[in-house]
Amino acid sequence: MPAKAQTYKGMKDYLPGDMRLRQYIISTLTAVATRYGFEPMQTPIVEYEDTIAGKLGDDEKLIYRLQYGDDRLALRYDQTVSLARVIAQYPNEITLPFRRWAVGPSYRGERQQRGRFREFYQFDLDTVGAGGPLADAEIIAVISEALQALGFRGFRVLLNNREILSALARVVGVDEAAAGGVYRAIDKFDKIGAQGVREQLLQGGIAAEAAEEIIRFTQLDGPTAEVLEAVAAQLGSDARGAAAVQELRAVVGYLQDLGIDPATYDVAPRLARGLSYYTGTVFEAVIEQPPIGSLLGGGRYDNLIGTFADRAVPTVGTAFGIERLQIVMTELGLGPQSQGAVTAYVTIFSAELAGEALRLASELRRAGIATITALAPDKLGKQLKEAAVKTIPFALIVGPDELAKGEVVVRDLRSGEQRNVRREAVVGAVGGT
RNA sequence: GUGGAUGUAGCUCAAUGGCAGAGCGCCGCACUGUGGCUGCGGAUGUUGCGGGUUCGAGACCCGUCUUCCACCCCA
Repeated sequence: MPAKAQTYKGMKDYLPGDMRLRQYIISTLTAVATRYGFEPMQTPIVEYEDTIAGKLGDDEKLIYRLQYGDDRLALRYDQTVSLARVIAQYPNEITLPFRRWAVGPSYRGERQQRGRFREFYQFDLDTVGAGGPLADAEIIAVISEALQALGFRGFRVLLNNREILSALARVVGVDEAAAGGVYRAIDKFDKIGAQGVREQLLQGGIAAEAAEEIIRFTQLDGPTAEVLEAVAAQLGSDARGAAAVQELRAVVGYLQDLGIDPATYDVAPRLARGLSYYTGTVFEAVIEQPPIGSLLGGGRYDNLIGTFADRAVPTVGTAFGIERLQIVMTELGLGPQSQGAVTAYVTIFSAELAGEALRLASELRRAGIATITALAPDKLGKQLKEAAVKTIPFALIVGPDELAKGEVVVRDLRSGEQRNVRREAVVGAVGGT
């Protein structure tokens, strides 16, 4: 008995039909990142268990562990830890600030949901060793441009700063131990609404008055300048909060200087982000339709990259979810045209004229035009249908009349228009040189 | 990982425990030199998979996988 043909739970095969879009996504992201001077990098999927474990708290159980002989290993949970290792391991090869991109799979043992798999690809983009708001703005600029390059129109990159939320907690009198619960509740605002957040806050032991203030704060929305103003007013008494607002203001200012379309980002005090290691600016790209959660997330994490080197290495970065982009782009009809790689379809009018068809196809191929022919002298209708189904732009017909006149019928299957073309001009008529 | 849904034709979905169906798509013909429009005709199938209950299971029970939702987390 052969083994059962089945992929492991939460993991997917990507057949040629899927790969066209995946490769398009990756090459588009790569092109934008490269234009901003980010350099490629790749690290192993397998790391020593000690490299990955001990940093995730409750999520330790999501790590895939494996053993080979006496070696205790793990599949990477994300690419950030690997980046931290590389920074510590090659101090002489890498000059800071270091802009790098990396694409590849990571592994988490979660139950599968839409856009959430046990093996998932991320396109990571990080700037290591730069602490200021310009590095933040640059990453956000790449995000905005990359999503536009992929064809997205209705997306928003939500911007916030971790310290703004910390300051909010202090200002409304929530003690530090409860602050984590507040962030988690706030983060769900878009999903469960004000009433849902209120319930969750009260359930978490937050005073009713404080809860109302938190909700009012997280509902702030509107023009960037106004939102920043309102946030500043609310946190005025908190020095660190005020500094964070200034930082966010600076990020937005740089985005303007970088020429990023203001319609693609929003200051959003409700954005919390789950990962506990963020220290400053945080962001997340969302899209109204179709529902998918977030397309990417990221932020500044100044304390994580230095853990291997035992020093602070300020870093800001993001991770695009390839599968999520793939799902959403498929549903929105974005991406490369479904048109196949073949340009011309040469019909075979009759068995006697097959030679003419093959000679014509041969000429086209020599001219660099991807060409297929019918494989039998079927009815013309059937042949044209095959070409149409394969979304081939041009169908060529050489019948007795054309042969006698030294012409070829060139039919544009997209428009339905056709014309007779001199045999020697056919290559030009189908777009060749 | 916890709780809950889900799976029937290529697709979207029907079918009191009693002959597996519809629409769309697909194929053929009308159309012997032209795909899309129209008409007529045709085939859709291991009802996710494996067990069990029953005279009889697409339906009920158990297991498993898939997809999805909530929790958790996040790409």
